[in-house]
Amino acid sequence: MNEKQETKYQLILDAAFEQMKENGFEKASVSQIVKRAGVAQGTFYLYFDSKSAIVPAIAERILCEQIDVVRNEVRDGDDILSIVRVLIDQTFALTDKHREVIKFCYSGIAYYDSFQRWEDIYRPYYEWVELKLQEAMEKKEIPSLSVLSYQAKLIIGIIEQSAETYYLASDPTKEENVDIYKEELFQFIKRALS
Amino acid sequence: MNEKQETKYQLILDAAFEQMKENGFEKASVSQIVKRAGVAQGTFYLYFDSKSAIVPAIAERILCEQIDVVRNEVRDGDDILSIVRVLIDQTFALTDKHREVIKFCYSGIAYYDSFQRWEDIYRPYYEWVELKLQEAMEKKEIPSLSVLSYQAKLIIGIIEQSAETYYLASDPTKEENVDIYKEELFQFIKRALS
Amino acid sequence: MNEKQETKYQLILDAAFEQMKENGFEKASVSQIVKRAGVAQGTFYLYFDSKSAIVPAIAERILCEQIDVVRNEVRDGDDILSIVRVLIDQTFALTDKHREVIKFCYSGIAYYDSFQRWEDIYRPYYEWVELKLQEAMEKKEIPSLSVLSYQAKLIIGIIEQSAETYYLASDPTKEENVDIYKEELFQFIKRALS
Amino acid sequence: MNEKQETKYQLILDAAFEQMKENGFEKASVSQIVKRAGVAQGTFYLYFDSKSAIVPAIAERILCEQIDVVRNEVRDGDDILSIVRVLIDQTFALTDKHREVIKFCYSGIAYYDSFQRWEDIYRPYYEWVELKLQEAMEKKEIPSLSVLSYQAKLIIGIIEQSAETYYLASDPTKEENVDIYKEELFQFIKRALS
DNA sequence: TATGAATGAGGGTTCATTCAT
DNA sequence: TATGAATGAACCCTCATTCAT
Repeated sequence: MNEKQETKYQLILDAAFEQMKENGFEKASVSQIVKRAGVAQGTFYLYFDSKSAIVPAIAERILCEQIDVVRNEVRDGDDILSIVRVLIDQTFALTDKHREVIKFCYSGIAYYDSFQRWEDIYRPYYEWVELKLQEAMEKKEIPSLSVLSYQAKLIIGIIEQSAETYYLASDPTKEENVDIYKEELFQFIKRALS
Repeated sequence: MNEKQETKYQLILDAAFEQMKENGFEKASVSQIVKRAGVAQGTFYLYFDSKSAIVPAIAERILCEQIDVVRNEVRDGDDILSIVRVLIDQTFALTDKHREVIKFCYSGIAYYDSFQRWEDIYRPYYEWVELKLQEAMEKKEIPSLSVLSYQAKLIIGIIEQSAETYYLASDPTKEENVDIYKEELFQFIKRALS
Repeated sequence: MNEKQETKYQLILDAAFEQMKENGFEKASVSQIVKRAGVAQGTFYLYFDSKSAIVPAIAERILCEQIDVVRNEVRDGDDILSIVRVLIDQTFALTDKHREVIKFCYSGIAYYDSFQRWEDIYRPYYEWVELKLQEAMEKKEIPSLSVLSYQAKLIIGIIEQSAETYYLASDPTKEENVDIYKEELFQFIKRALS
Repeated sequence: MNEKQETKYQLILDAAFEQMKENGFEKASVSQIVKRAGVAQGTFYLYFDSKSAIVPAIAERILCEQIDVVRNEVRDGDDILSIVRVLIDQTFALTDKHREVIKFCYSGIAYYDSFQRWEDIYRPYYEWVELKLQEAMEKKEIPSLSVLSYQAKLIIGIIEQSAETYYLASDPTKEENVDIYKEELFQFIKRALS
């Protein structure tokens, strides 16, 4: 039962994701989405209150992929700076991959009444990074920091911001610089953690 | 008669420009545009084949403003590096000013089947820069370069690209760096012209 | 089992009744009704063939309330004219109380193909009044009447009709006249029973 | 040009009027209305802001019919009491004729934000009655009344209210009483004008 | 019996585009 | 050239009804 629910929700979300990736938010019609998903028009509204309600769901989907991918790259016992490198690499990679969708996700934030939804989406990510900071502190890799939850948010924030700044402009010819850019970012965070 | 044409065309273009600046491309309706322009619905289609045909016209309009402004800042006899500085400053200023519109102009390129239209729009700009390079060469400010038209395109290209990379990301907190960024760009071009 | 059926049926009917009282027939959606009733969407269709099938059920419900209330007010041995007074008072009271619902119940008659359903609903009411007439005849309160069942229908009919005429017009300012109106009605029936 | 506009507006209004007369407001769909009117879906919205915007238009239409019919029945030089008789007769006749539509017109008043629209619709009617009162006063048929515009509104108001009270209940069997009812109403106004 | 996810026709409305004037 | 009424497809969304469980 639960699995079938998952399936329909995922079908719609996947279809919406692809459709919006190709045509942007405005031009991706609900009827195209449901046709692509192979479900009825009304089914869409069983899972989403409105067309725009899909925006945070897509954001969540991207972030989940991000968390999965990061977790897969990190081994138990990795030092915090290696983890930061992974965070940077994967955030840049996913921002690059999902460029088009991220663009309207972020402008979509404005539409959304409450920060709460976004907080909910990010919470597991924040908590995982916070945990890693905690472990690093216990292993004396980094000094004792006052409020770890804030530190986690700051690190995630600066990495995402940098990736978006880099990729959301449409020109991909300067990608030679991305390594330098990422190195600068890494050094910044490294210093911030000393 | 010609003047009246100019007038109607300009009225519509101005209205479209403002409307799209405020609401984006999709949400700016033709009926809003014509109302703002003070012309009839059908008149729109005397000057534009379709709603999306306005996109290159807006690009042209911005570029014309760019050319005008650059020409006003440049005096006869200015050396080529001063001119490059003007190009950089004005390109950055206009990209900043027209951020919103430029965003969909560039995504609009994709819609358009042929590069030809964009080539046409840019041609006078390219030619003017090419002329300046020519003069600089004759005045021995720069060495003898093989294909001047390519050099002009490269210079314009790299400046626009940089400005867009800088401004089209939404975060305005890093604006302190713009001068450094521009200086790097200038040095790059300067070396390229030695 | 029977009791549980009763319960679900009543839950749905009550919910429908309230919902339609508040929003009218068209705007009361089945999904709102089942939510209010605390049952599943499909359960509705176990008890009602369609949304409009609820209309005669509501009529029945009102009429049942009517019969109950009348029976409670009437004592064994009451003379027929006292009973007529009770009928008038209670019919007017219930028509007043359920104004909104009665309005679309009566326009709903049009939807319904057969009078049969309405006949079925009214039968117990008719029979009870007929019984009372029978008793009155035996006690010589009224003369010997030919077809008692018709007399019963006529009496119930004229009372309901009068109450609806009085209340279904929205203007409540003339309510001072209700007693005169009811008295006229009573006299009419009284004469008809002599 | 003006005539064609009249035509389309009238076509839609007529179709809406008939459709709503037959099915009520909710069940009369815009698509049915435009089909009946023989115009395109979008054309509806050239003349009405929304489906509910048709409600005051229908009210206006009925009132216009009312004014026309009254003017045709009244001769120059008729005394004011004859005119009042005509007003009563015609108001009752039209309320009877348009029962169904009037029902939701009046509940539709609630939906409408401003009294202004209704004031505008009624103004010509008010003014015509006021004029007749003015003439009656000059001919000494009635005593000198203070604010004629108020008197006009009161007379129109009481007649409409009475007609609606009488007809909006669905039962037509008591129409024998209508003449008495109207006579009472006439006497009331007659006394009010002495 | 009871569920509730799924359906899809139909709702009101918008809007790019056309065409007779 | 200029108009703007007219078009109708497509938009997002609702809801009575069905059906596999």
